[in-house]
Amino acid sequence: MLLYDHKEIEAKWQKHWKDNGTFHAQNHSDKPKFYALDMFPYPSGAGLHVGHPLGYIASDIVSRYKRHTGFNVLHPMGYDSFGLPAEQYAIQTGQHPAITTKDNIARYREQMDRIGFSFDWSREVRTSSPDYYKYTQEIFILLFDSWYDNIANKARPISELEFCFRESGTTSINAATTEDLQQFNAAQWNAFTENEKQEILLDYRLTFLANTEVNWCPALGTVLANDEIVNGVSERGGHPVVRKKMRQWMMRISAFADRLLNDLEDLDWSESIKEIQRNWIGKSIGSMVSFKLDGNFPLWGNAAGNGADAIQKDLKIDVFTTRPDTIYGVTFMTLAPEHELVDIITTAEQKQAVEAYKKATSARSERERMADVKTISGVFTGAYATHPLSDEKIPIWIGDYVLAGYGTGAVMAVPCGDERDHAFANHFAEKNGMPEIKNIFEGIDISEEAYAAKDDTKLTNSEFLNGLSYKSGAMAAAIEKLEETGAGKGKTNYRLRDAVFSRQRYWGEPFPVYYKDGLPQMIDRKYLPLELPEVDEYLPTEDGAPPLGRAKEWYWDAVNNKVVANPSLALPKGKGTSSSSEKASFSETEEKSALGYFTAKPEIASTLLERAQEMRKNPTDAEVTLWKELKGKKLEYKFRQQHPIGEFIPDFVCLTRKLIVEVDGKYHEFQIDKDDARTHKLEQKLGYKVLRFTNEQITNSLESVLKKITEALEQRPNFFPGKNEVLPFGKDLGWVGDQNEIYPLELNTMPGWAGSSWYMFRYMDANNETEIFSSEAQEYWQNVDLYIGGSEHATGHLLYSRFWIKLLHDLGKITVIEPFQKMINQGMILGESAFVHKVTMMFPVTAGDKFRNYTKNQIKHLEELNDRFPDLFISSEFYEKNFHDLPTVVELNNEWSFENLKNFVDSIDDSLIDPNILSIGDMKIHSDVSIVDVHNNLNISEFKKWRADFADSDFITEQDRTFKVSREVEKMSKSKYNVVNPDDICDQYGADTLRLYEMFLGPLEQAKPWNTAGITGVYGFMKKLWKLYHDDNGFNVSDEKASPDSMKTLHKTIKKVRQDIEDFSFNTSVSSFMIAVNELTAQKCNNREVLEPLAVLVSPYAPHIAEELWSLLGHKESISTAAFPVFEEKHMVESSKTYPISFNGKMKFTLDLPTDVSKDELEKMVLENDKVQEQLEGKVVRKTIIVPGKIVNFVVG
RNA sequence: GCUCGAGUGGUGGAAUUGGUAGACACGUUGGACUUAAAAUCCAAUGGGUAGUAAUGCCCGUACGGGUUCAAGUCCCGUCUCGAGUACCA
Repeated sequence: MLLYDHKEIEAKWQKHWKDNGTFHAQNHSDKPKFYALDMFPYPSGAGLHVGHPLGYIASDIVSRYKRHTGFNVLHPMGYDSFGLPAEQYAIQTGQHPAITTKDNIARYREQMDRIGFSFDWSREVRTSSPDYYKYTQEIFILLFDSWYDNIANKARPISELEFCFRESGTTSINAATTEDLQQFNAAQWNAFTENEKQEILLDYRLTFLANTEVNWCPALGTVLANDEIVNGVSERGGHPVVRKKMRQWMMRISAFADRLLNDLEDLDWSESIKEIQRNWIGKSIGSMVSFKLDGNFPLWGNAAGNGADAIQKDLKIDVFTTRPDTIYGVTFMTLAPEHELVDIITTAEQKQAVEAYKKATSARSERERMADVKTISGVFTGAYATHPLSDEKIPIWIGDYVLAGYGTGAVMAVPCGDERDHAFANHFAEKNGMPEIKNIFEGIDISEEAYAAKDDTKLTNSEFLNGLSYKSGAMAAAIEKLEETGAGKGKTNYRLRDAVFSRQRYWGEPFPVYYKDGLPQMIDRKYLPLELPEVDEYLPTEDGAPPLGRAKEWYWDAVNNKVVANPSLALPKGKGTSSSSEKASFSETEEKSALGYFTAKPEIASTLLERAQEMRKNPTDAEVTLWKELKGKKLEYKFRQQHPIGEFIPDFVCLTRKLIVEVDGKYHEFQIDKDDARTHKLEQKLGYKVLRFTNEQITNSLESVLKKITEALEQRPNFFPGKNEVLPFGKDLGWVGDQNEIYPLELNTMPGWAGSSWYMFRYMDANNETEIFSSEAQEYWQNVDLYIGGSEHATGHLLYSRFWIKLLHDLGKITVIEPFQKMINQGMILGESAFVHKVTMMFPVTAGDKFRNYTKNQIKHLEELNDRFPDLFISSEFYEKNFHDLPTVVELNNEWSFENLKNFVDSIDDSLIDPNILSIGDMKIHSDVSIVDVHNNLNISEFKKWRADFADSDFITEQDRTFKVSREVEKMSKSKYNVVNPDDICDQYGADTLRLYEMFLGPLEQAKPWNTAGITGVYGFMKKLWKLYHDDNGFNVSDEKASPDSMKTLHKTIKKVRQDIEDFSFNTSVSSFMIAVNELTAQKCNNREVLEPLAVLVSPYAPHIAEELWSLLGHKESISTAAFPVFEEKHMVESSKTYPISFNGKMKFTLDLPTDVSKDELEKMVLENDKVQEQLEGKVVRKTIIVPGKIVNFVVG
């Protein structure tokens, strides 16, 4: 082969590597290990653009280099293949996400294969594969079966907690929990029922169910994590996000906050990522302080009206402060408007103002509150608290600068030491309830601003703290005193919140969870994976349940341990499970053969009946109203009042349609949790539909209530055809519950970060079918030595995976405490968008009031003209140069004869509009970069083909008939038509050139624009490299000894490239290759002594050409494990060095001077030089600086 | 606002950690080859200025100061851009 043919060479070696498994890593080896990993790609439908492989190329270079230097290298790749885009696509097209995902992965793989990565594909993983998510589910169970022991500072199995409870109750336990939980002793614990015990344990588990305020995105129909929201809208799609209370699985990451913070220290990560994580964790050290409230308060607050005789005594407000040393500076207190005590403590006089303020705050959206941090607002509640140390009366305010979600939602305001408190105090100075600011800093003027510095400033007016300062222990002294008096205690707060783990989505891991009596139960790990069921649509159900609610079979048979159909929709045939998923359609005979079915749970049936009769006697007004409309088949269906179902007594029920109607009284809001659990059970387990209405709805809009009931009745199937009457305890209505052991499965799925939080450990033993990975494999590979990826995962993936790995470590599954020892964050490759300039029409308007100067008819005509303005494009350079003073459409028409334009000008009704006021402007339109050449010339005919709507447009070109586009650097994306596909580059220039050029663009960590034009330089280098080994007759390498110059070039390059790879400075390596090849070409070097090591040197960067040259050099083995050349100093030794000779620091000329002489001799030689004498003529040498090997400098006067 | 990072030719970017600023490449200009284009090769290319020329001088690493024999590099201040964060008590 005479010429360099990248196509043939690259295809040949890619096949060779694949056929020989060249890059399969060994789990047993004497070699030292090296684990290089790229961040998990999500296989999107758009395929890879040239920006994606950047990091993969870098990690591949390091991996190949490490193999050359004797390491056993693990360099795997796989796919984070669960996720929203495939699901959104499924919703739109009905295409199953598994199919889309499979196709996308195939495309990714094809693209990656062309670039020649040394991935070990035998270890590929996909998060959406049941073989993989089986273990994600297993880890979820591990989290469920663990609690966090604050004393041992580690996660421990929940069984150990149960043991502690049995032995000594809560007395010796300090566990990470959401809030202060109920305390009990061993006897009490042992007396609890099994369900009660489980409910208690649920509060301790590392994954737990909680009713929390979540970020609900209605457009996506799901909950989002904090890091999935950017500026108040969803990261994907930019949809609005609202706060909503939902029952969700949570992950107790907060328990690990301190370790996640401390362990950052030893990680070799960029300072900026560490800083982002530190801020996100947000540790603050301080103390809790309780302020007692002055007076007694009615039980439900003044607002409730009745029940006035019930009072609460000894109320207190807890605050968190980082400056307990400023406790004597407390001037007032501020509560978040949402604080639970606000209604209770507000005095009658202030009630109106407080209500109004609360209303105003809640009306403001999160975004508004975020955007507007300058406005100070708040209201005095009229109430006072007592200072815990000085017993002074402290007025209590509410203000929205206090966040309900952080700390306790209340602050002790110290205006002299906190800027926000200071601003608040001044804003309301001299108003009712705002005392004068207390100053506790000696010698500090706080009239203008607060003094927030934590320094040696002494405290004053602070009793026992007088004379102390922040630095000299005031903080510790204050906490000690607070603890002594019981008014507070030292505490550390974190900004990091527990992570919401439930997603109301289809395309994610199913939870291995079913619900029994409303309590979550884990499926035994030996029955995993719990596979994702098929659904008819990827949307929520009509009732708003997640898509899994549509699955025909999504119940857990706890006897046979398998997924089965909804029992309430199936005909139960005696004891045991139902296999039919048909909807119920009883025949007379079948009905009779059904055994022992009840509407109420048999064991408590009689008790329930008694209670029900009792309740029927005391209905509420709303119940009476509704019953009037339901009784006696007024809606065509028989309803029963207070009829026991299962273990509950619903207000109304239609048994044949299994429809329950509940009226929510005023207590509903205090027991939402319980009511929700009850609804859940009735619907999921017993197959009823529950409708809930409030008292107000029934009294105020009975019509619509009845309409909803009627609609629901009609939608429900008839569960008992031919029967309108069902006895409470007859044998004719099915009681399917515990006897069958069939329970509803969790309908939510796991979030995207579940599978990606532990994948780096699966690669160590990816094909293990019996366990997550073998401990031998993990002990050998330890953790990731080099992790390369973008920095956008700083608060998501990179934090969550650290959390999960710490958990697995605590439970003894993993020997390391961190997943990624070193990380490099590659910068984004940006696209160079191309814009064509389109001529637009402009007319003079006054600012702000667009059409004020025109009549109605004129405006109409203008708008019409604007719509009709012909499509006319103008070359950007021409526009820049000649259109500074924007011409009018008339002038334009005079200069250019375009028919469309002429017709347009002729059509202007000059009785309405003077054509001479219409000037032109320009508008930029994205053009596809593939139809623009390197000189920014647009291919006009291609453009017309691409944009058929502009097929008849006219183009104003440059004088040389070219049409220029303008360029702008933007993010590379499909919508900006600036995507460059690596396949095209591989076709034209080859993978080796692509790899080298991506590295050559600049430092890995820096963002930089892609410019395809520049690639010719690298391609030229490849051809020159090839030529070194060839002459006109083909391959020609000589075995003769190389010249010292060539040896010097080689060793200079060896030294540089070795150092560069260690420093991840790949761009400079490529430069030094170019320099080496340029020099060797000039030296006409073709010696094996130089060219053989050179091939190995370039092999990590350009592996295909290196393999080809290596085999041409006569080697049979792949170059991939050839020893990397070693730098030898002896080739660098020189007899002379070119010294810069400078005067007063300014370099004037250079001199070649010997290197083996002393400093004094050097000075002598320099001074003897004519040029030096010339410069020194008539001047006094004040000082001579000679640094051997570096520089000579004369200080002259 | 706060925190972190960065400002070097027309462009991407080098500069051994205080020692010849602009390596390497793109682009541009001129030339060779060619009927022509492409490809390839050669030369010039920070700005200004003097000279027919060889060559020389001045200014130059965002801006203003400083330390030093010597500063893109270290220190102080200012500006601009990028990233993170958003009242965290």
